Amino acid sequence: MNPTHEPDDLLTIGEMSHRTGVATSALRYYEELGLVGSVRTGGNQRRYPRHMLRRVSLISVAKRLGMPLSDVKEAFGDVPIESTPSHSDWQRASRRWKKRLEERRRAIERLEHELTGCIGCGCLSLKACALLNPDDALAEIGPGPRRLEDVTEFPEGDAERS
Amino acid sequence: MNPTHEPDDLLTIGEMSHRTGVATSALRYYEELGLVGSVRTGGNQRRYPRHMLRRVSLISVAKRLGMPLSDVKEAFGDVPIESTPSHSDWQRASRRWKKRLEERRRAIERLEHELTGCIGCGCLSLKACALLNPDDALAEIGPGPRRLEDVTEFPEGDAERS
DNA sequence: CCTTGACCTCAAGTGCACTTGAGATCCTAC
DNA sequence: GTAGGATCTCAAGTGCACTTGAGGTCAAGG
Repeated sequence: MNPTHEPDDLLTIGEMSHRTGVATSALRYYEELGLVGSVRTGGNQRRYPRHMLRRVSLISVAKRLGMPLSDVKEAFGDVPIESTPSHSDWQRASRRWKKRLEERRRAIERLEHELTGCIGCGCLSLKACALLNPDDALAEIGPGPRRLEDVTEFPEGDAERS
Repeated sequence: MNPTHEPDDLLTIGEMSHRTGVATSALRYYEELGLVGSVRTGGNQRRYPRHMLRRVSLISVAKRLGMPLSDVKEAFGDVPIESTPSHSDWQRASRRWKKRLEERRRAIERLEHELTGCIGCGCLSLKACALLNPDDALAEIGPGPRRLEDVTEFPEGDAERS
């Protein structure tokens, strides 16, 4: 639509860094881990295909949300790193990502709810509040507490019907 | 209501560890950072007041959500570490926590939405998709990209009306 | 051609969040 | 009163996710 700048489809590492806000050293590190890919010029410099921008953006968001890079890599799954991903490549990956995001969102919502509940009911100064003293409430169920945790984990059993 | 076990109100570090799922070494580390507090027995062993359970649980959830411990500490703000927090202590802290959680949740929702959009519109194989190639869409606005990021940050200006 | 800034590799260093180990003390139960 | 497990301190080590530095190459402008 606006072919004023024709950036011949490949980005230098510096351009990638500017556009994604990720340092060049980090981009090289991601490549070492197999999280992103690049082609090389005759003089051995990296050139990134345009679709890597999305990949890098996803990586940096995921990181901020607390996902370790190993999980990020796994979440990309079979999205190819060199060739431009196909529709179904992205579709599969998106499902995986959304699953992870949803889990995380629900963990947050749960915590938000618990905090609200405690404010709302005015019970905060009382010893009896189950939210303040989760162990008391859970003690009756048995010696397996963990209340606010357990819920934020990424389940390993992905069970993505292949 | 059920005074069968009367655990005289103070927990050992081992009990804390079991109930929260946080290792004893981590609990000592948190104490060193000033994130949790304890009293000592005559023999110099830690004893935790009951309300520390909540604090530790919050810490471990926050960590899983990607909050650095420095932010966690700041989020507790003026909730006292030694005395049992008052209603208004918790109320202030809860507001701060909820603010942070909400920001994070919105970042996730945004990302979820973008992923859905891309699946939904079937544009994934097209070069023109603004979500796939955010820089293209943003190029017209000026050279200040960053699209998916920028949104997950905890803003420093807390502006909690004291 | 030459300069200059972007880029390269590789090794080492950094900061966070812990864990591990050594050597000693505590405390509960027999 | 003593054995054994839980706890203590302090120092050093670990893993992740990078960053920094040294020493050198590449590529676009003058």
